[in-house]
Amino acid sequence: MLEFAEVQQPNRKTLFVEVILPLAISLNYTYRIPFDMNGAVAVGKRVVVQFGKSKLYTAVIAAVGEHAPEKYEAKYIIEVLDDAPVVTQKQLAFWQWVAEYYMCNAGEVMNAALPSALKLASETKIMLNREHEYDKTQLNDKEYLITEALDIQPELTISDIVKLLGQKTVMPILRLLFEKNIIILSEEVSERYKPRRKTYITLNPVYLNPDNRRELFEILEKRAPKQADSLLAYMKLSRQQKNVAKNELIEESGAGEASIKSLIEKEVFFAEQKVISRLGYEDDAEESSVFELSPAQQHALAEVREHFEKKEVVLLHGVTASGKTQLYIRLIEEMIATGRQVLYLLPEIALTTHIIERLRIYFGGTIGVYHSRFNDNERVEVWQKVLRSEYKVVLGARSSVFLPFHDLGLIIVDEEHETSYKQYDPAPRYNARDAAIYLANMHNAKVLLGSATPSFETYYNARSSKYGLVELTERYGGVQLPAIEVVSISKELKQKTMQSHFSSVLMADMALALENKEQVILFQNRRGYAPVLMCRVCAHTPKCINCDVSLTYHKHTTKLHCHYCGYKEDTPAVCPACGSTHLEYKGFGTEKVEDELSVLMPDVRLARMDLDTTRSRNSLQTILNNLEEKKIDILIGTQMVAKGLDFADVTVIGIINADSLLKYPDYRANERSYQMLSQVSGRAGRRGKQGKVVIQTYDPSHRVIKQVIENDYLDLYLTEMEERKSFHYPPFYRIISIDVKHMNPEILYNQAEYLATELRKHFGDRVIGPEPPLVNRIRNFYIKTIMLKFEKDGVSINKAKALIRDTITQFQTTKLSKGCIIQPDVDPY
DNA sequence: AGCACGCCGACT
DNA sequence: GTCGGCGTGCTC
Repeated sequence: MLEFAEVQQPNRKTLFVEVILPLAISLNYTYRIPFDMNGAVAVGKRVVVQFGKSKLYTAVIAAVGEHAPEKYEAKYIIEVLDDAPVVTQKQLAFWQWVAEYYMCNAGEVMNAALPSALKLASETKIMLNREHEYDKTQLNDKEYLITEALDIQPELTISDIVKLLGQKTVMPILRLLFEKNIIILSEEVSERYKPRRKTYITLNPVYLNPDNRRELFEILEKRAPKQADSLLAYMKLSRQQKNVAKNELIEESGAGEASIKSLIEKEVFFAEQKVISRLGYEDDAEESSVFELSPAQQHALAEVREHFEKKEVVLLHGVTASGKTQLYIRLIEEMIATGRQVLYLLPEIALTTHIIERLRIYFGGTIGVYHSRFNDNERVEVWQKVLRSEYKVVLGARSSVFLPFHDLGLIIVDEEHETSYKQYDPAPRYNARDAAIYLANMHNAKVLLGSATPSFETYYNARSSKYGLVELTERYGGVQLPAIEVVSISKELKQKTMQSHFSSVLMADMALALENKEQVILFQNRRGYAPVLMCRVCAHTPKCINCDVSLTYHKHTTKLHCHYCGYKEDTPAVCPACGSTHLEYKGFGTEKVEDELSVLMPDVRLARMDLDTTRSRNSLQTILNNLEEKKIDILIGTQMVAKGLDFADVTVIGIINADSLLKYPDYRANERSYQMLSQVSGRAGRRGKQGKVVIQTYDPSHRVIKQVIENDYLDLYLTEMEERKSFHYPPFYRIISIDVKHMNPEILYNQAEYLATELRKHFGDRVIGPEPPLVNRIRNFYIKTIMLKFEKDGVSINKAKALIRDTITQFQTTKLSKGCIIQPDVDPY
């Protein structure tokens, strides 16, 4: 395959392109170029191609060449969508790396990378053939139903028909109708991204002359007073602002659209359509960075710079509220001064207006924001601005590693330990932090990882000098670390001082905070009301019909919910197994905490922040605004409250039950618990006042809790590393886990065992399992997990992956493996 | 991911 | 017998 540059001249050569389709298929496909499009093709442009019998897809050109494929006749491409490539060569190379490293297909990476408005698949549209008369009495019931529906609604999709007929196989019926010329089937892809346009009004320069204008005004005032009003309104607006939009003018004049139209016809006004951005904030930076770095920050900044001389990656290990963001701002300023781009990664949940506003103050219109709460059109606009280098800085969540940067100089990964950097479903199962390090390498850029509680992988790399390490141990502005008090739940239960789930200590601290007009955050790592409903007579618990989990009772819907597949059912009044009415709620979630607290403290303004209350587009922001404006006294939340919340008046943090964290059956449980507890604690008393953290637990002497109290990350790290080493876990070993799924548990058992045996032929006792995961059935698929552990420096991980891939491919050719889904997960979380 | 083709159970 | 579900293979 040749590069585009070598075949650029329009000519009569027959060209072929290799394209990436946005599908989970392993190959790229080759299409032929019609002669008249020879000049238009280039690597990185999107094309429309037919794939399969009828579907049209947007594909991306990965290579251009002259050799016809030998084994088949290539189809022609249908259309070239772009004037200039929307995907850069560097990005294509990056996609390739992600696909190989995370053992998935290029198409899956493409799906994660491109905003969906840039990758359209066609949908089959069913319409009546108006040219053709037909006899309704000749149709059978189903055909009649379809034509009737099309009389009411001129266009239907396949899934509409499926619903209409209540059956899955509809194509034979549709094909018959098509053959009888009664319906038309059409496949269309239309560009979904539409730039937003706005009409602006300018004054004919003739009337910039005051005499001419006065003359015009006098005429208008007599003959068309409304038009005179419009002219006056224009004069007023144009003094206040650079551009006058038509709709603003209509509003200002109160004269209606007609008068403006007349003035345009008289050539007093000129109308001009301009493409405007949906993103807002075109202003320049309001002020340069006026803040002063503390001596500790200055020292850390100097150290970061020094490490960057020799190291590609630096870890900034800074305690919560040590002012890491200010360091980032300085580094970003320096980098964009050299003309290079900066990517600033944050976990989705931390991308609040708070941090966005703060950075906009310094970087104005040169900073772009990219996250999942943006709609498609907005995402395309960010994509294009990055492509055209209009954005120098991008602040974004995990998927922003896929933006079309030209020249990255620096990537900042804040809260680098966050598990949300890892995507799990759908593939690619990539970790944005690790992918960012590779991306930086491609651009010759530096990476700064920031965290108060670094992941052990990162800390290990830093301590072994692979990464630079900078420690920032002082809280900015001399804010003290919070006082942590551990409360034994069992002791308070014995003393009968617990009020439902709240210890006397927590109740007292909350009361004190509220008295001082301060705020409280309560952390409970479980949503819903009660995770288990159990019959007291026969111990029956309602389970999900699709998954192997008990259903959680949600009070606001009064239904039982499955947190894995979304299934809901009515809460039974009597036990479905034995008919007893003695049903008991076991365990508790955020809803119940809220409920109980509203009884104990009836006058306090409560709010809840969990997946259920933040699902819609603006709800998270609303909760945060209310907290900021002190419309909330106590916020109850899941993990979410641990991340990136920064409010001055929150002085008390309550961890309702630390045991659910500590008892989690995973080798990382201690690391996770420490991170979670210390991140949540960090939310207390950030400005001016020492905060208080109350940790409620049945196990107050737990080692991790001690380490959290003493703020001794290093001690945690060193003790845990001993275990990691002896039990062959990261960072000493790399893990690749393989999920095997099947609807039938017996087949799954046999096939997973067989695959493991095949893998053992290559990797011996590096293969562990298959073992059932914590939840061994999700959405009706039974699951087994095979784990492979590779010593860090022993084997070539690339060779191992190639072997695994071959083994899986081999496995999938066997008859018995049919119906098995195989999902590799590289560096799983 | 679709869609076609072919096998097989259930219902006229 | 036939209709429709479901498994399986292929798509440049």
